[in-house]
Amino acid sequence: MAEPFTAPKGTYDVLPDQQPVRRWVIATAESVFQRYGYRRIDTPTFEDTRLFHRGVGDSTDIVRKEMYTFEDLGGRSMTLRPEGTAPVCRAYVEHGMHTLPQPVKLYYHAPMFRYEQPQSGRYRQHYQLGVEAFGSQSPELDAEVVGVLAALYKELGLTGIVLKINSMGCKACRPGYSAAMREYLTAHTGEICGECRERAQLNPLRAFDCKVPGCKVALQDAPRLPDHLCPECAEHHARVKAGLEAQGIEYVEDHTLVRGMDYYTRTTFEFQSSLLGAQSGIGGGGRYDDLVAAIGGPETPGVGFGTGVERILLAVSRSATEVPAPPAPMAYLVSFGEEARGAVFALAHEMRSQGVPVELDYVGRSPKGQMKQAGRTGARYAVMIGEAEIAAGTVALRDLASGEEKQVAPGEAVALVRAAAAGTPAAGV
RNA sequence: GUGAACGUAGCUCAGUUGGCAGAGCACUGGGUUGUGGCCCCAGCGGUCGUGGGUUCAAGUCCCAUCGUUCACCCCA
Repeated sequence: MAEPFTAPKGTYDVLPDQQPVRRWVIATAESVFQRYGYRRIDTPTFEDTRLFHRGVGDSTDIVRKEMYTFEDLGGRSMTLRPEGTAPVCRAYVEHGMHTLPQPVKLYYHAPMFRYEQPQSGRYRQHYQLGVEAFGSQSPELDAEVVGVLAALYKELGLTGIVLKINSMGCKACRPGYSAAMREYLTAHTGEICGECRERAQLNPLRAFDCKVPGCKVALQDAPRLPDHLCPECAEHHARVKAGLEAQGIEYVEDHTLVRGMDYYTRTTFEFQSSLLGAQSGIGGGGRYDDLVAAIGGPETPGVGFGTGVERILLAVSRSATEVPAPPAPMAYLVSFGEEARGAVFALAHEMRSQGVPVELDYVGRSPKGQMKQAGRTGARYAVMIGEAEIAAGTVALRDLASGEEKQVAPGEAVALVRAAAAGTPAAGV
């Protein structure tokens, strides 16, 4: 028994009815990004696997157990992009963008792939909108990047959003902190879970992510990152906060905010929404001053964020946001009787050639059925042709809202419908 | 990878202590030989996720499996 095919686990189809909201979210994002001076970049859906090992980091969950990795027919190991930053960095280096005036500000909208167990707001193929700004260490740029994302959420009408920020330090001060954490975790090894014992060796900062109650208690007196920042990082962090305040952006400092990628330095941040359920993170990012060099490029600082389209959509659907209506044809062309079908088909071609969206019947519906379909499509007019119209050389033009109907010459009907179409703001975001 | 709940028509769901598979919506036609929305009538549509088992008899009970959902891990 052949079972019907279904979309692969953790993936989904975006059906026509779902397109308008989605298009609206993406269009809004692009408009905001461009207003802040970011320009779009598209990178391949898959990359050399080594890019992610080096860029994202071997100790991350993403690299250790979530990548869609395959060997191509040439024996190369390729990986479906699990995140957006490393590929954009690769493109920055590959195309010599360090020779351009800095900073170079880029944005993207692309699918990401992670082999995870799906749940609310989490998919194996999900879409992210993101920005990356290269070539400046200025804390104002950190503040701007956060500001871009805040502006996007605001423009989408999202409510119940909180911003958390932290500083991860830099290669001067973080190693000292990591060592202190490792020492602390080792000293408390009896109180923490097995996974945290493993983290103590691999990436001690991640212990802060642990949800086990015992670990939370054990970590209460753990060394705090903010106390270990070098003077430069502390100064940077203070200026980032000042930059947020200058934009009127509220935030809470969270010294336990450790994000999943190894590349972060100094600023990290995450927006969380109360509308989302367990996966409350809606977008986040931070600074990555060592990443470009780590993948073989020139020493280049960077800062950026990624935000999940599905999670935005979920939040939008649960908030009171007004979403634009889907497009409707201007006119539905109805044929009464077989001999009128040819005339209707020709008229449809004529109207479409003139830029007017029209629809007609293709399945031999009854006159009543065609009218019913006309109403269903949301068309403004029905243009009807039958024996009488063919004989008189006219068409019947019916306003479907008012029910008003008149006989006019075909050319006049085209002109009237066309004028109505021109008067309507371009439907279909 | 782990845990729990749930899989019946395109969609949302009902289906009693095991006893002939149902409703609403949607779709098509008719009521109006050429006129939509409301109404009425009819029709179309399901090997009950899949595979085993128990039973005279399984949508219903048992086992397995796949899928979905939610949660853990982690992330967007």
